[in-house]
Amino acid sequence: MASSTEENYLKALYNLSNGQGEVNISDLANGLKVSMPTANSMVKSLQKSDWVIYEKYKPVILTPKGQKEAALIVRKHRLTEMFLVKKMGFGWEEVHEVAEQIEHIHAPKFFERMDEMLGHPTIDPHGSPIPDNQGRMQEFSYTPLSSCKPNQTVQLTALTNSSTEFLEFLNSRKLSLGVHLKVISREAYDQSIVVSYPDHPMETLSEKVSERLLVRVLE
Amino acid sequence: MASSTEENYLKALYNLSNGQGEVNISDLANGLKVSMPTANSMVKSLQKSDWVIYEKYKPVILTPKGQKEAALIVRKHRLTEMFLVKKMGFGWEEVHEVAEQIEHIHAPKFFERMDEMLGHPTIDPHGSPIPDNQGRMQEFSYTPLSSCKPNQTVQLTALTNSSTEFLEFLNSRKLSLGVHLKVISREAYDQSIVVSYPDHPMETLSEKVSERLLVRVLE
DNA sequence: CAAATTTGTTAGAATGATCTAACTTATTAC
DNA sequence: GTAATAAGTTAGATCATTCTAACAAATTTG
Ligand SMILES: [Mn+2]
Ligand SMILES: [Mn+2]
Ligand SMILES: [Mn+2]
Ligand SMILES: [Mn+2]
Repeated sequence: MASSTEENYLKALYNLSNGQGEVNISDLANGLKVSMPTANSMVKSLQKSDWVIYEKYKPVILTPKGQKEAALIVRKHRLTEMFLVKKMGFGWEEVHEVAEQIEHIHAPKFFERMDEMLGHPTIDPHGSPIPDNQGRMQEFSYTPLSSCKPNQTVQLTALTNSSTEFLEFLNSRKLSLGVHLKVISREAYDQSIVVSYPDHPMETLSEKVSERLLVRVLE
Repeated sequence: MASSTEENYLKALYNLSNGQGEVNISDLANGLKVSMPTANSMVKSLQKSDWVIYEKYKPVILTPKGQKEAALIVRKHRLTEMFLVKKMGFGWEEVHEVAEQIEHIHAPKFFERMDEMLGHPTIDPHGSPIPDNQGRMQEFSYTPLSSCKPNQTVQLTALTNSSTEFLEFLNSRKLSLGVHLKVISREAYDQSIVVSYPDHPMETLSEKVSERLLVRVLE
């Protein structure tokens, strides 16, 4: 069984795996805020349990076994976040740190009950998909608000960044998932975008913000 | 801040501290299922953080600081057990192992919300008192059923043992906290006791069982 | 009380997770 | 296509937690 530390490495590898499914040691070290030798030695030990494929000087690749293990931890993380928001009155900006700990609890029934009480949710409070209990995660293809055009109406559906600071910024503008936004205009100079939504007839969002907002185009 | 391992030692010391508040190394080692040298070396390191007072060949004593730290972990453990039973549909025999893990989560709001949602409970699902958020625990003085006399009517209020096996035994006899029991008779030979309660007009309980059942005498 | 038993300690080792310093391989820039 | 830079590895150390083997102190027993 994976230790909490190993679980955090598997999750980081899972989240950092892009199209190729490959992760550089330096990205892994960076993501987990450990030194490269630490990441290097842990990768070697993950290989002994067949969670990754690894050759000197090559990027790390999760095996199917490693992917499933990681997806099930992500599942526990996201179910926990949803539970904290929907059942325990947490704000979406308060849940990540707690979920980072609770994801390591070994108690299948605990997470099964969360799942049932939540009605088998498919997304977490930040719009990220929740893998199913077999570790399969559906991929959504949302559009960043930054690439939307004036006059489009869109619905805010997910975020590419869920840092506390960003979530608190969104709170301050009353932006939450599900909100319908109308794109009013874009400023060519700095790529800022002006949107309108209930109670906010004219809100200017910087490119930094709008590229982190994922939307579904309604019309 | 105490590691999970240190927290488990503090909790064990707290639970093993009897009237004198002293704990032998061998009892500690036994309780935690570690070797005596392991317990010995951990006690030395707990001393460095002022959680215990310790001198060679003397029993260990928790300092007030150590007592408070331990009581707050016990609080998290028992609040968790209550939450699992009252809010998540767990049986009282299923909660201890999960609580043993969740008690180490560092997230004050998580436990504050449990406490609020439960209406600030004072006992856990097994009748043990929940320390308050300052680490103060009230002592109840209940009577073991084994020392009750025929014709007494009592209410089952707590247990001195909460092992899964014992709890499953109680489930099989439909014995739960709050049940009113009438003592019918006692067998002098083996100290077994016959009680009657709703739907169970005649139930014989061994001494081993009756000394683990704590009751409040009603009349 | 002396012997036997129980309890507690020390020494030495192992494992997991981490670091810094020094070195090597791979990639990028001119 | 070298030279400079970035990325990756090795070596060696530390800290936490645990163990077994060997020894020492305290307690119990005849
Ligand atoms: Mn999260
Ligand atoms: Mn984590
Ligand atoms: Mn318990
Ligand atoms: Mn525990």
